[in-house]
Amino acid sequence: MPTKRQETTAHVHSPAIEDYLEQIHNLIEAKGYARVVDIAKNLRISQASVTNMIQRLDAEGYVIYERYRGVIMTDAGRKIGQEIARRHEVLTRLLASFGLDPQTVHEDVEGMEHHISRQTLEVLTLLMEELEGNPELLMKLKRQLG
Amino acid sequence: MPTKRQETTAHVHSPAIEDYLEQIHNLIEAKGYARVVDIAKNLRISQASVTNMIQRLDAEGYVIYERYRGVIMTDAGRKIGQEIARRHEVLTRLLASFGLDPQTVHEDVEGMEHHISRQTLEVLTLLMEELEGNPELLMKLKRQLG
DNA sequence: GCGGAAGTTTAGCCTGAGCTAACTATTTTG
DNA sequence: CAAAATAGTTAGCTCAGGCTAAACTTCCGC
Ligand SMILES: [Mn+2]
Ligand SMILES: [Mn+2]
Ligand SMILES: [Mn+2]
Ligand SMILES: [Mn+2]
Repeated sequence: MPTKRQETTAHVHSPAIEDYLEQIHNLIEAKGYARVVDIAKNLRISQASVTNMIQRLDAEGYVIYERYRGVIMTDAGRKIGQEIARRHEVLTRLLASFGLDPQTVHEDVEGMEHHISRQTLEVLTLLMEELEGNPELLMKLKRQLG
Repeated sequence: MPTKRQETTAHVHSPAIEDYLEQIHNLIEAKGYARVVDIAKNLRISQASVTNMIQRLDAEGYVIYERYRGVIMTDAGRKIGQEIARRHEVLTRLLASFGLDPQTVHEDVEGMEHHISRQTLEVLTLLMEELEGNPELLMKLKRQLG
């Protein structure tokens, strides 16, 4: 029989760690590198706190870090960063399609993205796709939102 | 002109505080009283931690507490407890309708319930109601989940 | 190539929220 | 009604993840 697929042991990380890895991933995507000052700005925390966490992320194997130089991601780190970015995107598209205030969407998404299992992500992705492909349904619901 | 409706200053509490108030609320609903030992069991934390937090909740005006006796909720506390219980219920019904594993639903809901604005709650309530009233749509989506 | 600006790191501190161990109070039961 | 069982509290710890101030490194314009 085929070997039973190892159910990726959903090692769970703190919201803080996930936010850092998501942010580092986004910065590297967007500009090719991630600097302490930019991570700090985006997460709205002090540069000192960022340095501190980056050292932890290095020690735990999520990034490779050289003092005063940049940060790059290991495969493990990139995997998490991508995953959170994906959740962020799905949640944002779903909520934004209802016309909610972007600031509110962002706040909710920043929190919710850390508490979504793979199954729930699939459900939300499905809902998002349905609404994007079915404008009548979306309109009907938005009308009820009044 | 009518005085502008005060936009309930969404004072935000920690997930921990919200979990305690939700739990105390649920216990009082269900059995008429809330005891340290039951709160601890339901939240899976030590009794000592519960005692400690209850004292804080009293100091901050969410519950009234008498040593070795019970806890009752103030209006402020009950309001929060009810609110979280409501979010918990909506999220649970929405996710459960897709047939997700109850354990997974519970884990996701326990986290997500602390990060949902009033607007997002309205959207999710709407989605839940639509799916509950439109079994064909639900079936179609569930088939795609397969 | 030097000096100041910008960026980074270190040290030391704080708070929230958990824990265990030991003690105290209350309730139950023989 | 005494003592055992159960419930609740206190003291003292720990750890994550923030912060500021000060020191250090790098970069850039002159
Ligand atoms: Mn986030
Ligand atoms: Mn995010
Ligand atoms: Mn919760
Ligand atoms: Mn809950």
